[in-house]
Amino acid sequence: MSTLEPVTSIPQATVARLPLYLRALHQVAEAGNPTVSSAGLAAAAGVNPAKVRKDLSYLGSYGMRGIGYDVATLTQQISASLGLERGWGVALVGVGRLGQALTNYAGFANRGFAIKAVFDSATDQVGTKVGPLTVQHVNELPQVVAAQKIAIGIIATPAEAAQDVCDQLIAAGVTSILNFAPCVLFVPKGVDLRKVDLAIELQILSYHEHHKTLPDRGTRLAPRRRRGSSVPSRRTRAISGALPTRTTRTKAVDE
Amino acid sequence: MSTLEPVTSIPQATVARLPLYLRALHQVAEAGNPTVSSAGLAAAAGVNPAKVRKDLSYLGSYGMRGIGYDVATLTQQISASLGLERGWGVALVGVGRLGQALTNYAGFANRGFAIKAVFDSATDQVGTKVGPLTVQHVNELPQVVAAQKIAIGIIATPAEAAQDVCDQLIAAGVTSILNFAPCVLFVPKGVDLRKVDLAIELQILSYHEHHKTLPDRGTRLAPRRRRGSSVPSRRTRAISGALPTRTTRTKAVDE
DNA sequence: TCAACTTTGTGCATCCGTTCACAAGGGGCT
DNA sequence: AGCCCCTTGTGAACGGATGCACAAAGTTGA
Ligand SMILES: NC(=O)c1ccc[n+]([C@@H]2O[C@H](COP(=O)([O-])OP(=O)(O)OC[C@H]3O[C@@H](n4cnc5c(N)ncnc54)[C@H](O)[C@@H]3O)[C@@H](O)[C@H]2O)c1
Ligand SMILES: NC(=O)c1ccc[n+]([C@@H]2O[C@H](COP(=O)([O-])OP(=O)(O)OC[C@H]3O[C@@H](n4cnc5c(N)ncnc54)[C@H](O)[C@@H]3O)[C@@H](O)[C@H]2O)c1
Repeated sequence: MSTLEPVTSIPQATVARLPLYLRALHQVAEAGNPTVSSAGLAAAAGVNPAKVRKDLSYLGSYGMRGIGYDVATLTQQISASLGLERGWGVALVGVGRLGQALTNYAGFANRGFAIKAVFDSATDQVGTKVGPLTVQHVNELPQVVAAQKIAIGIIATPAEAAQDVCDQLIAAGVTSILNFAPCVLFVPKGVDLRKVDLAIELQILSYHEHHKTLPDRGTRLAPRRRRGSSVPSRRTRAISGALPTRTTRTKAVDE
Repeated sequence: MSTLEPVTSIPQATVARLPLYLRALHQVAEAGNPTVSSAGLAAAAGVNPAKVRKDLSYLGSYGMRGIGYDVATLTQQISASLGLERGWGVALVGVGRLGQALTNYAGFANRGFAIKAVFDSATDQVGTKVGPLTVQHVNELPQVVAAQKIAIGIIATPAEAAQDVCDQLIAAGVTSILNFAPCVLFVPKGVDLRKVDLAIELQILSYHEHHKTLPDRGTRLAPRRRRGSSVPSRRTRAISGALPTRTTRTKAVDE
């Protein structure tokens, strides 16, 4: 109730980790623990304990010294901060192989994202059902999206159509877009755009793979020893951040 | 001669952008331009021109002052740096909806990634065909992956199975993994791990969406003033496709 | 009540990435 | 040849993110 949280703009890197903590919290809750320490959360989320504490401090959430964080409270606070307490309607454009997989994916609804409408331009797609939804022609997009006040759009069309679809979504009132097409999109200010580009991910892996096999001439890479406080062991948890394009760490240590 | 490029460890952020430049270069080449300036590449890749130059300077690739970069040469250099000149074999585990979409995706083969084997544990999946490939039982994974010297693995199983599958892939010799399961994976040193988590992407969008509707107290969203040299910037992140040099036909939504 | 112990919250040093700004290099036109 | 103008390559300033170390705060148990 009006906890009056300090909405003082949370750092991007922190925002990208909050969903991670949320997932870790669910694991902890399922394990039956009522509270969890920053070290515990860190282990479950694969990050540094200090980072967890600093991140959580931005939320203004108070842990209990000597105890840790109350799982239920923290879950609720992070959810509130991410805006997950209300549900979000989502429109998906491009019901190809990927679009169908996404539409059927339960992991979205779990977190309050409901795909409300799916569109395609192929006439043989229009009218077919994907899960509970009927594919609508992309011409309907403006009306449907505007009428349902859908704020989030997913683009799963070929790259050539992506900018056009993007513009249409925005014109219809969408202000956040997740793009799967391998192309650069331009959006006006006020619209958030994130992209998922699998080919790029593989190419980044290729880079590291390539340089593993090389004699590594010249590369110096000091054997940076880091003391893993309470984090798992020989295994480096590599999270790839989310933001811009974070990455795993290099051979030496983890991020 | 031999180019003798300074392999002095390219920054992570740069590595993540190289595939972007590569894509931009293909667009430029298709447009028929033999050379491109950093500003031109920047526009096509949706980044800052200075960043492009600095990134490329790590490759030791030499542009021509007054002219720009030779498209063919630069393409070749970036490809070499990313290790894309040779092909990479890929093994995919979990032939569900997402796994099938990925297996059929042409965008991978385009860049030299060939899915060589796909595995599943469901007996009714095993033996079925996905594109040209026959789904094999995950029990076969160790032999097949080792025999074919597959270095890259893709995990598209449910989260519960992911760590187990991950361990098996690594035991079989895989040293780079792309994980789609929504969970944290631990890998030993020397193995690179990247993850793609769509639910997290949506939650990040949710955060921004949520805070758009808020009064935005205190939030600084600074009106970052910046003089655009010759880039069509003034758009958030963007990019896209575009033709070679400016003149994009994208509706110019300036700030 | 008090001491020992646990864990948070954060100041601080450091590192990495971004961007500006500018000197130096090079091409082409006259 | 010489001048002009374009573009690269990079030094340097800056800002954000990371992780350590430690004081403060609270718990537990006697
Ligand atoms: N399939 C994958 O695993 C995968 C992986 C990475 C990236 N991608 C990218 O995701 C996008 C979709 O991939 P896919 O494999 O599903 O392709 P697909 O060809 O199977 O599906 C694309 C769908 O978009 C529809 N479409 C085309 N133009 C449209 C328009 N203007 N408006 C509305 N719908 C339109 C088509 O009718 C088709 O149904 C592509 O950009 C692809 O590069 C796919
Ligand atoms: N479908 C999507 O759009 C989507 C989006 C984001 C994330 N994901 C994630 O990707 C993963 C796959 O999603 P999906 O929708 O394809 O699920 P799915 O249930 O359709 O497919 C999972 C497949 O993995 C197989 N499998 C299970 N255990 C296995 C094991 N131990 N070894 C080998 N194979 C095994 C199953 O038999 C099944 O075929 C999930 O972790 C999901 O959370 C999917």
